[in-house]
Amino acid sequence: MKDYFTTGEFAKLCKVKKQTLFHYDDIKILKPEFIADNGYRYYSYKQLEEFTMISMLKNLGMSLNQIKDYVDKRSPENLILLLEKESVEVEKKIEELKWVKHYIETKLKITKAAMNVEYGCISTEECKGEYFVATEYSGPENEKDIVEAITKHMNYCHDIDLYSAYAIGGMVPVDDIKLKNEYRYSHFYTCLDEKGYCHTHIKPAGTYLVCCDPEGYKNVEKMAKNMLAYCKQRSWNVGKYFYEDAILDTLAGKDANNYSVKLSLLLL
Amino acid sequence: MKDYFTTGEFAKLCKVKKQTLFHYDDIKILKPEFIADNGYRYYSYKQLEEFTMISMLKNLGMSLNQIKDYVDKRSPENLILLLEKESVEVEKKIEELKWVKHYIETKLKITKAAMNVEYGCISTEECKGEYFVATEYSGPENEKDIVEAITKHMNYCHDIDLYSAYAIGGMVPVDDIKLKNEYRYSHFYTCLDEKGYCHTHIKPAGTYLVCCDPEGYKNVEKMAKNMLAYCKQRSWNVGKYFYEDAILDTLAGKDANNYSVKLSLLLL
DNA sequence: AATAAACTATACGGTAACCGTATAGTCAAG
DNA sequence: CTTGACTATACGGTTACCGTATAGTTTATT
Repeated sequence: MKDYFTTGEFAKLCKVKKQTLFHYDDIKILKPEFIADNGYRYYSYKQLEEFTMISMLKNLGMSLNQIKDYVDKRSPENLILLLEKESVEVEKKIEELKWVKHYIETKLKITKAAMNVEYGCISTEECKGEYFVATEYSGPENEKDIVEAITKHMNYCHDIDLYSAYAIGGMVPVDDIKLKNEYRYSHFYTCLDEKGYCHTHIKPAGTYLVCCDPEGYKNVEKMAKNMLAYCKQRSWNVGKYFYEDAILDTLAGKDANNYSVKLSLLLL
Repeated sequence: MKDYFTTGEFAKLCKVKKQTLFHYDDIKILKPEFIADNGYRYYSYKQLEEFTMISMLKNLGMSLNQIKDYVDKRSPENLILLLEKESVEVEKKIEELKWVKHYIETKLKITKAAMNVEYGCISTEECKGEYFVATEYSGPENEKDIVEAITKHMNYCHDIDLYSAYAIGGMVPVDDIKLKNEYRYSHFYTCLDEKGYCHTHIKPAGTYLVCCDPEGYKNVEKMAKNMLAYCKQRSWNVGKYFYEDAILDTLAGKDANNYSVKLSLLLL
């Protein structure tokens, strides 16, 4: 008996609760070497190695069912097959997490920047060029259709494996405001971090007239008109589009109406 | 009503099952904008943004409870705190997965090598030096004490954040076999992949006499004696220790007695 | 207008991998 | 021979849903 461990001892060796061992016994994935007449379980060092194995496979993300399948027919050949499969999985997960990390960093940068803006104040800003994946939009200006268009844009981005920490932005043609007094979206876009093979639009580098508002989309139209008036006063020529970006989204604020929006307009 | 989505429509937009939305409604993490008299739920585009947020936080590994906590008191300041915390978590996970990847690769290498060995045949091998974290052992030779010593060694390795794909090996002093006819372990060790600050023993580079056996630890003692006889015949001088390694462990074979063991002995 | 197809709702049971607790029996020490 | 520390089983709970059953509602077709 001295060579054996009781459930409690064995659990300590394995650094798990007794419950876990009961469970593994139940599902027949790891049975004690023998059970005494009083019902006490006794484990040997061999069980420790087996437990370690199960634990490792679990860490690789396998379910106990999958592990049981493997355990029941393990062999050097099957181990190699298993490891080669898991290797691919792990690589995928690493790539995914790298993206998540990038996402967090970008989001942090954007949010920190947003906390320092002065709202309602028109100013100029030097901007680097940016690469967009843009989807054209020509439908009506009601919310449901716009949401569906944005969703289509998101799905497209998803399909080409593009994930961005930037909220989806909208391009609004200056001429539509000037000539038809219409604030309408001609494109929805996702900002790339670097030039990518998939970009379909370039936001040119240059000096931009910018203005931010903390009250969501309620004021954008007025804001755009103010900005155009501001340029007219000074006889400044401007680019073709307003670029409308959410700088604080639902991640940062309770009320969707409290989106902070930034309009940018290229000065020529 | 045209601006709203039913549960089914909304679920499609979100790419989840309706159940998920029911569930989120139940736990009050995402409620539809309004519920009609017939009990039908209606969601707006704002809910889509909220869903996206929840989905992202979930991807970052947060539980719905934690998400609810954050959602209920989100603000730009809290977002920054949250992201900074999550950033650390993600970094940890990436490091962990990198280790898993390394583990898999090493294990694959070892297993593939083990499949090509000729068992029972004494041969020589050129070996590079290896760095070991070794724990001394001087206790009795019964299984339970040895397992406890190995466990102690494993825990030590765990404490210094050392994980190795190599199974734990044992060092067996040659003199104990020669003089006292005792096959006993003086150290248990874990092989490092490269020189590490934590190594406590160096397995020297050089020519090794090696022999493998597919029947676990039953034959090691006889094997060691054979190897010593082999050297005596040829008047070869040998190092201080046998190095005993498992080259196929429970991961590869059903029966713990089917461990493949390799003994290595430095030739001077 | 009646019927069928396609949707909606609630409710209840199940999943994985355990954890916690209750209750009852067992064992080793003082 | 009792006390405290252990063992066992059993049952309920957890998380984030999924599946299915049943019943009611809406939309489309006949």
